[in-house]
Amino acid sequence: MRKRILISDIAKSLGISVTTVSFILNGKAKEKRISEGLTKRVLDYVKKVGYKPNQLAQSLRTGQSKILGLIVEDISNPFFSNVAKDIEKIAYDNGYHIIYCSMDNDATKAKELIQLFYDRQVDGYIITPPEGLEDTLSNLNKNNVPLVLFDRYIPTLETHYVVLDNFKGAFEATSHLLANPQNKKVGYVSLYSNQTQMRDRLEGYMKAIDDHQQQAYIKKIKIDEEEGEAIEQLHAFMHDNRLDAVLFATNYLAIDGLKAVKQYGMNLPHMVAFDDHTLFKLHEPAISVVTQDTSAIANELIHTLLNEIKGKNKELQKIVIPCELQVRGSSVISQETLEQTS
Amino acid sequence: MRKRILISDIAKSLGISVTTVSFILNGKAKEKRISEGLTKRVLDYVKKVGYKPNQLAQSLRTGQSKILGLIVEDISNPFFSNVAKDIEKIAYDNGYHIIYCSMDNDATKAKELIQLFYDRQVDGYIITPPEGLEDTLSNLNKNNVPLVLFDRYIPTLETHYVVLDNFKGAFEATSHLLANPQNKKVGYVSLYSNQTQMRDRLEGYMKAIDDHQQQAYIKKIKIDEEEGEAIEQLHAFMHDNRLDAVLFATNYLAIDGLKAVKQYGMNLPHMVAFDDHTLFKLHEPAISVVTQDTSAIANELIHTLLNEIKGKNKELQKIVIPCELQVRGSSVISQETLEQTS
DNA sequence: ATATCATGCTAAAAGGATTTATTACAGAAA
DNA sequence: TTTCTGTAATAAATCCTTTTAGCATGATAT
Repeated sequence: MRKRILISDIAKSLGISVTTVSFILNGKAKEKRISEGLTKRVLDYVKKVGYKPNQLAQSLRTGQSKILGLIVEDISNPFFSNVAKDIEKIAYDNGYHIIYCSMDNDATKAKELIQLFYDRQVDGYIITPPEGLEDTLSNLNKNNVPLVLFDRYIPTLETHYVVLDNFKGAFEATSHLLANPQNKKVGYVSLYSNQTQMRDRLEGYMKAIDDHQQQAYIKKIKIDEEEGEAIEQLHAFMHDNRLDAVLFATNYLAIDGLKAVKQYGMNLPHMVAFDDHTLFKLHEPAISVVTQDTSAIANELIHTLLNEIKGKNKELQKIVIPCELQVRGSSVISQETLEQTS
Repeated sequence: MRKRILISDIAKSLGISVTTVSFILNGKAKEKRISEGLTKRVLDYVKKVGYKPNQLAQSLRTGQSKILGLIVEDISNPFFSNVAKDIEKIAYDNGYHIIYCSMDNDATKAKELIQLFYDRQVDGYIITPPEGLEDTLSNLNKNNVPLVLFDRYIPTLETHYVVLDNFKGAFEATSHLLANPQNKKVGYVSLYSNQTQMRDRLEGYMKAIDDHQQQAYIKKIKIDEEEGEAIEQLHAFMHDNRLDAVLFATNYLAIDGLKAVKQYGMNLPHMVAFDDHTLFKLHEPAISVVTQDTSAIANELIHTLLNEIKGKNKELQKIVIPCELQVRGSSVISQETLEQTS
């Protein structure tokens, strides 16, 4: 790590002014009528000595930190960490860095983080909003802070967002389960949450149930429920209702469901889960899932945000990513087979 | 988000100088002999209006960005993302932020990231070094850039590091497998890598094998091997050698191993993996693991780094975290039982 | 001969904090 | 009265860029 070299060092070495160097480095040579010869001389020299501007000084002067704040529900959930990984990549390619945080669906924590990032002068936010964040986000919005929501949105708020086609995903998954004549009782496991993604998934489930004129069985778990308690409740729900099949609203709920099945030695009902997980492919039987194209989501998110920062978004971006139902063993193997092996 | 308020606004409102306010805010009131009355007045006012210094200006002036760079092998691996989560938390509590990146064990990418972070003026690094980074790290070291390695270290480099007791972990896991008289042929799956953690795990395995006067069966996989190819190789390794048991050097190698078993319909050998994974607990049978206390690792890492930044490390910190062997079904269920159910 | 214009470059301000060097003053000592 | 000391506060420099406003110069138009 050679000693940091300054723009003034360059100016001095070349016997010209700092202003000129700065103009050239910022691509304003033509606009500012700097001669081509000098421009080349400067660029060559800069390259030779490997000068990199001091980001902090640059940020202070321009008011752009070139840092984006990413606040997700839980970075250790593979769905979010995969999105984060892609976002990170694209951001870097555009000269931005990411600072991230998990807010564990806790509104207070989310507010703190938003404030923290604001104090750090992030240039924009990507957020999976928990409930109770309307006011804070509305505030950001009013102040024209670049903001894109994802996974869920706030209906009363006119913000950009990128979400999955949750209704369709849940509808198709439920229809798929109901298409098997074995499956009369198809339950749905979700969270006590009015977040849009949960609302839409529930509606998709209900629509499919109604279309088949079947009875709905719905179980909601508290968002911050302890694992043991959740497992017990899931067992009771599946067992007491003698469910044939279950749709799980998130991957971790499905994992809790699997734990319940294992712990209580139950027969595994037919099942589908939202959002894939390494576990699901290897589970015996493999678990069917409604998957989101994380890389498409990341792409839309970061590009919408960068466009907003550059003032290039003509209109509000309400982006809905299609989902895909991946059928695996858990929703097709016959109950009899399952009962034999378990 | 109220309009940002400056230190000069405060000075003006209170009819005093910016200098005085700054001294007070930086806890130098006594040292600079600012009267207690004024100090209190300023602090109260600052609190009332909710002033927060502009980080960028502060950083530019002090040369401290209050940002730490975290470069790990793969942030989507739960082992690393859990460590990251804890590090993040402690860093925040100490007024630091983290920017992170995955380097996928690619030395070139790692070098770029280190340079990128350097240009961003991070105050320190936490790195899981890939091979081929000696020179770059040595350079950081020479320039007194605060640096802590983890998961593995560079033997020729006098840096702080935090690693697992890999030798002991592998030794105990292998001994555990060999303790079962059924298990004659115990293999070891690792990576083509001379990183210290891999070297030490191999030595631990060898020691246990030698102690039991057994034959060693070692399979190394290319670091960037495609999944399909790795699975095929693992199948061949386990099948051709008719192994009774296998120790896997990482969680993702073990997952590839499980995929091989599933894909080729093999009998599951007894097995133990390094580093836990959600999958392992739910797998049937559950997979035994050598676990690392991620929170202890995170603690040691961040505190060593912060101490280094503050110049409080009297001596080189070479921290070895004890490991724990968690025995689950995969290494105790009898082969016969396994053969029946699979 | 003077005003106008385009060209090519630069001095200095600005961004918002920290820190060094200095001032102003009251009271004690000479 | 003058000098010194200690206290309480501040002016100005500094960190490193970007950006505004402006200065020379020579050519063209009037």
